[in-house]
Parts: sequence; C-alpha cells; structure tokens
Amino acid sequence: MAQIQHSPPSDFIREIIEDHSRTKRFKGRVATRFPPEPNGYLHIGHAKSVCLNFGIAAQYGGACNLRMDDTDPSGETQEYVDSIIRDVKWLGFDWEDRLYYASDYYEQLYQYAVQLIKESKAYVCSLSADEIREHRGTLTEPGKESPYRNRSVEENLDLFKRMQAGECEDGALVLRARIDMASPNIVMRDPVLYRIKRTHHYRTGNQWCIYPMYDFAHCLSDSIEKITHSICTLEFENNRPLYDWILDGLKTECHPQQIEFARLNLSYTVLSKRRLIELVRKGYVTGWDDPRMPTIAGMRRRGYTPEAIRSFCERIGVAKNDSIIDMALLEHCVREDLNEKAPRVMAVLHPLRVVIDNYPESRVEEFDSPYHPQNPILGSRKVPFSRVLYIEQEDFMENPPKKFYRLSPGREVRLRYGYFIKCVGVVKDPKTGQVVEVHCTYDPETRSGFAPDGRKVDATIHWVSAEHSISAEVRLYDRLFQVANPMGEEGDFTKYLNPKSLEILTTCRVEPGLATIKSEDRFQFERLGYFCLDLKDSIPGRPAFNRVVTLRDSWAKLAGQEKK
RNA sequence: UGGGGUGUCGUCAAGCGGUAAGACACAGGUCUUUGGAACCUGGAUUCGGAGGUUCGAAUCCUCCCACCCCAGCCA
Repeated sequence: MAQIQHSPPSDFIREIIEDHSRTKRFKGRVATRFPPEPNGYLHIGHAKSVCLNFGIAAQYGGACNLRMDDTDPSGETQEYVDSIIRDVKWLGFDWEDRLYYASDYYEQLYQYAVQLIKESKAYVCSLSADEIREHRGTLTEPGKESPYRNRSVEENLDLFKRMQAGECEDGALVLRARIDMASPNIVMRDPVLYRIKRTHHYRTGNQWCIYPMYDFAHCLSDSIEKITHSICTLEFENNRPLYDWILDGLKTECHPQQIEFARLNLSYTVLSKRRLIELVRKGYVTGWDDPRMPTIAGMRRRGYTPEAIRSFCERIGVAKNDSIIDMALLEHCVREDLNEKAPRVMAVLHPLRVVIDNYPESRVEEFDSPYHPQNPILGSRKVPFSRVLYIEQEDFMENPPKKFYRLSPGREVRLRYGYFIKCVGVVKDPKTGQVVEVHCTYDPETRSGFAPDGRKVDATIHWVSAEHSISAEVRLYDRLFQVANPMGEEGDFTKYLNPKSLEILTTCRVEPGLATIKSEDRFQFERLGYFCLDLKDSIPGRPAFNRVVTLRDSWAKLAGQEKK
C-alpha cells in the first residue's frame, strides 16, 4: 500500500526562515520551541503549533525545545505538565533532553530585571491595579505617566528587592517598563513586568512571591535557550515591539525573530482553553479526555491516530488569515489513515435476529475472513457461522423504497464472507407490529460468496452468529456542537451543545475475536465505521468501543435527501 | 475616530506583473463480496469594492469597505 505523498510543506514562515538562512541572519542555525502554559490540556490547535515548531526544526536541521511557560502559579499544575508531555510524545515528537521550564529561569529573569532598573528602563510603581488601568488611557487617548515613573535607580532597586523579599502585600507594587505612555500601541504604555503574587507554585513552592509577566519572561526564555524563530499566534503581534524592546534594552546575545501565524479554529467545536475548562468543570463532558473533546487526550481516546492528526496539521497550511477549518477535513484525514491500516471485523450495533430455516440446528462453520480487502499482509481470521444470526436492523426493510437494495421479503443478499440468503418470512411482535425476527433460506452452493449459476445479488451485509458473538457496549459520537461556529452565535456557547453528541448502545454484538483485545487498537466494523477499544471503560468479557468516525455513507445521503 | 493584522471557489490555500495550483466538501460516472476503498469527470471568465499605472494586474499605486487583535498585576 503506497504511502500518501504530500508535497513538502511550504508557507510564509518557512520562507522567512529560508531567507534568514540565505542572509546568515542566525548563522544558518534554526532553533524553535513549543511553549505551552501548564494550565490545561493540549488541543488540536496546539497540535498545529507542535507540528509547525518540531516540523520546522527537523526540516532545517535544528532542534525544537519543549518549554513549560509557567509564569503564573495560579492554575498551573504538575498534572497538566504530565498531560502535555504525554500528548506531545504521543503525537510523535521528541525533544530529547530539552524539556525546560520558565520557572527554572526565575533567578536569571530577576537579574535581568535588576539590569533594566539600573539602566533606568524599568521602575517600581505603587499605583493600584485600578489606577494603572486609569492611567493607561484608551484606544484613542494617550495614557498618563505614573507619578512613580521617575523614582531614582537606588529607590527602584531597593523597592524591587523588597518586593522580592516578601515585604509587600499582593498588588502593592509592580515593576514596570519605562517606555511610552503615549504610544499608539497600548502594549508599550509602560507594561507591567513583575507582580507580587503569594501563591504556591507547583515547582518553586513558596520560594518566590514575585512572578514575571509573559512579555518579560517569554522573550528572555527564548533568548536564554538560543531560539532563532519564536513562532506564536496572531494575538501576540501587538506584543512583538515589546519583545524586541526588552531584548534590545538588555542587549542580549541572542535575539530571536518572533513570527505570528493564525491559530486554528475548527467547525462544530471550541478551541479556547477557557471554554474547554468550562466544559470540563460544568460537567458537559466527562473530562479532558472525553472522546468528544478536541483535546489531544480526547481525540486519542476517541481513536484518532497521531498520523492522522499530523497529516491534518500539514494540510491546513500556515497563514495569517483568520479561518475556520471544516471538521470534515479532520475526519477525512482520520479515515484516510484508518482505511489503510485498520483490520476489518464484523459487529452488529442494532441486532435483528435471523434464522436460516434450512441450515442444520447444531451445525457450525468457520469462514476464513481477511482483515483487509486490499492488504493481505494484515492476514485473516475465522468467523463462526450458525443457524441463528444477528444482522443490522437497518439492513432489513419489510417495505423497501426503490433504491434500497438490502434484505427484504423475497429478496436475496450476500452475507459478508459467506452464503447468499433469501428472506422467506418475518415474525412480528403482536403488540407493536415490529419485525422481531427474519426467516431466511441459504443457498449451500454460494459458500464462496458467488453463485455457480452466475446470478448476482445487489447487496452484501454484515452479520454475527448469535451463539458465538459476544456482547459489547458501543458509544456513537457526533459533533460536540450543533452549529459550525458556537462562538460566533448569540449568547452563551453552551446553548449550542449538541444534545445528541453521544449515544450509548448496550446491546451490540461483536465477533468473538474481539473479546480478548487489550490495546487501543482501532478496527473497522464493516460498513459502519472505525471503532477503538476504550481502555477506561471496558471490562473483562465486555468490551466498550468508541466510534472514531463513520464510513462515508452514500446511502445515508440518498435516504436523507428523500426525506427532504 | 488610535495602533497592529487580514480579505483568492461552500471551507482551507497556492499565486511574488505574463493571463487563477491543490486539498476537503459538493455533483455526476466507472468499478466493487463493505451503498467502503480506488479511479475518472465537473465546476472561481475571476481574486472585498472603485479608480489608476502597464502591451499585460490577484500581484504595483490611490481611495473606500468588511472582518480579527490590543485598554489583565492572564498567556
């Protein structure tokens, strides 16, 4: 099976890097980093950034660091660090020994701040948070200078030391950059560099009570790690002048180039950490790894493969346009990957009892059934066949419409890997009129799947032997939201949650071979979709499967059109 | 009504002054022991709009319009 070859990715960021290579801007060196804040789980949007940063490093012979951007102790935890490490690794990337923490730079960062003060480029401000906001001005009006802006270097040094020593209340003092209160760019109006926060830090404990702000910590962390290209999302474009101002002011040896790209948006879901946390906290989903979540952990549990996610991240491209990618593309990537490598097995989600009237009561046959129609390397297994079977309720219709060509009274179909059967009667529930059992006859001459007389059959349906199949739970997942862009609609986004995003089926029957699997391997349940064993919820003898994605279904499309 | 960005098919996205790639989606068709997969075909006379420069403009210039980001001691 040929691997799908995609053209080598090219985008404006790689163009910039190649330009830098030509002009020897960084002596031809390329170093990137993926810098998540450990205050939540990674999602598919992060995956885009991970693939970009690690991908670029690999492509240009450089390295990509994994850095925890942990500069705000509230909300950051070791659990999140662990999940990030697990997820990036699972995605298939390797940072070798380059796992860094901004919190490991606190001492250096502090010294840099002292240097800035000594050069009169930063000052300690005694204004309250409210006052600072009032002084900041608005989008159209310049700000006012703080009355503390011209404290002497000595006083600033002393005050900053006291901040650090824990002599002040939270919020009493902040360290600010002395830039320009009249700047049209609000970020440059004497931004706060350090704040006092007596909060326990998951790594440094109570060692520090002052913490650097993002703008101060990030550029310097990049510089300390000798990053060449600091790739981030568009909302930081306004912050780039500050990034450069700090590094210029400190005359650091390494001054990385910040480059911004558009963050990923995906239709029918939300991709902001705030919103995802809300879904988890308020119990709309069962956790960060709920298979409906767009988190790496959720998609993994759902059954998405790292290869599919990487392929998706490559195909969506990298640009500066705000965009919403169609979820259908992600699903396509998942199908494309799973089509190639998922073994085919048979499972009946909504069982309908079928009795083969002319098949001997106690007889059992085994049909050798290949795991993959195009790839014999995957091998085959034996599937037991007997007089009583289950087929999919949907595969039988007593009064079929024109284009329905599965089983119905008087019609003949092929059982996958087995005989032709013909419907000769139905048994109905006397109360409801529902068909509860279908009677068929089989043609012993069609064991090969073909009739010696050359007659054809319109459909092939899947089945399991009633006696030999095992019971399973199957969860059918659908899109989390009912609307393509929940954040673009009126009111609270949770209003648009899809009430049918999860359907739990408890009466499914699967072929016996599935009783013993233990890994998170994915299968194709023939004609239904791709399914993945749920390690968390399976119990011995009763597996639970998550539907990764359906197969493309032109019948459903047809049937849906006729309803309209 | 400041500053920073972005506008090319339904959704993404190439294009870098020489006459609109590709992918997904969609619509037809071939094939088929999965109504799957695979394969073939179809689609922007036009690039947010209006002017201008040019033999020639999605690409250059001018003006206009729309959308996104910024007034956390979050990142």
